[in-house]
Amino acid sequence: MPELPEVEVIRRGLVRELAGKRFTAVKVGTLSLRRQSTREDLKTWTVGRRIQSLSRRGKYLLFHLEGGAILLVHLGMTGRLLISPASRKPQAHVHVTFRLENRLALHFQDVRRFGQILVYAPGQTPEPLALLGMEPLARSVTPRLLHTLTRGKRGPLKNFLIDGRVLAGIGNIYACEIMHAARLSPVMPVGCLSPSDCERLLRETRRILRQAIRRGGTTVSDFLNSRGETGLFRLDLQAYGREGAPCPGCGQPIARLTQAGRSTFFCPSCQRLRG
DNA sequence: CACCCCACCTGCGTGC
DNA sequence: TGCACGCAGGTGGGGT
Repeated sequence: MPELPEVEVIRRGLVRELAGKRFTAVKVGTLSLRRQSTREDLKTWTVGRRIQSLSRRGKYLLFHLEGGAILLVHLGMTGRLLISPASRKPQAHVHVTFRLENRLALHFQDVRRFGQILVYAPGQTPEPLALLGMEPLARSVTPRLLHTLTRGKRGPLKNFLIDGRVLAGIGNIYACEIMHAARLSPVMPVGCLSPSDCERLLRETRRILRQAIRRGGTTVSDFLNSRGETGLFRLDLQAYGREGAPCPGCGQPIARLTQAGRSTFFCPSCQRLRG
């Protein structure tokens, strides 16, 4: 569920409420996540430390703690980070709960348990970040650079967009929306993109990601921000999840196909394969 | 190395 | 009402 915009929305919510606060306790459940530091490590590197800042890398969220330790969180498909008063009774599927000053609690809730919670001692570099690609919103990413990266590749555009080793943070929903906005076919071999295609692709990528952040993310079924609120970008979706519904651009029905094992929604009329 | 497929999980909607 | 099946925003490991 959570792609770059959702993680960024969560990050901003957490900054507002948790920056400068100190962890006072951590409670770890019995079921483990896809990757998870031990209870002891979580306790050692969080309890007693203040949250100095929060950053995001792709779909990963980083809590930068006093003394240099890092708490790294990935939400997988159904993960949530929810802030509540510490007195609130625990909800189902909460696997880790951090207590903070001011009687606050931060809950990691994840039905499918594809999420990750990892801590790193000061000076350690989180290894999940090592292979991550560029931030699509970074100024250093230019149409020319994107064009260079596509040269010699034979895979389809869709696979390229969701490959986190190239651009970090774009998942299935936003890949569909970006390709629709850029009027590019999901099956187009990415090596065939022209420089102007790449310029349009990057422009639409940024516009859509920024718009989704402004709208508080996309809630299809599970996503909630740190206050438990849904995201409104679902109302702006032009292609994703709209199989059979009219394309907002041309009125032709949105089609669906499977790429890299997941559904792609697109308009066969607006997103034609061109030479 | 680049791809594809599946595994990892739970829940929900659909069709029989 | 019940059950089987397919599908869901994620990554990563193993095989070809």
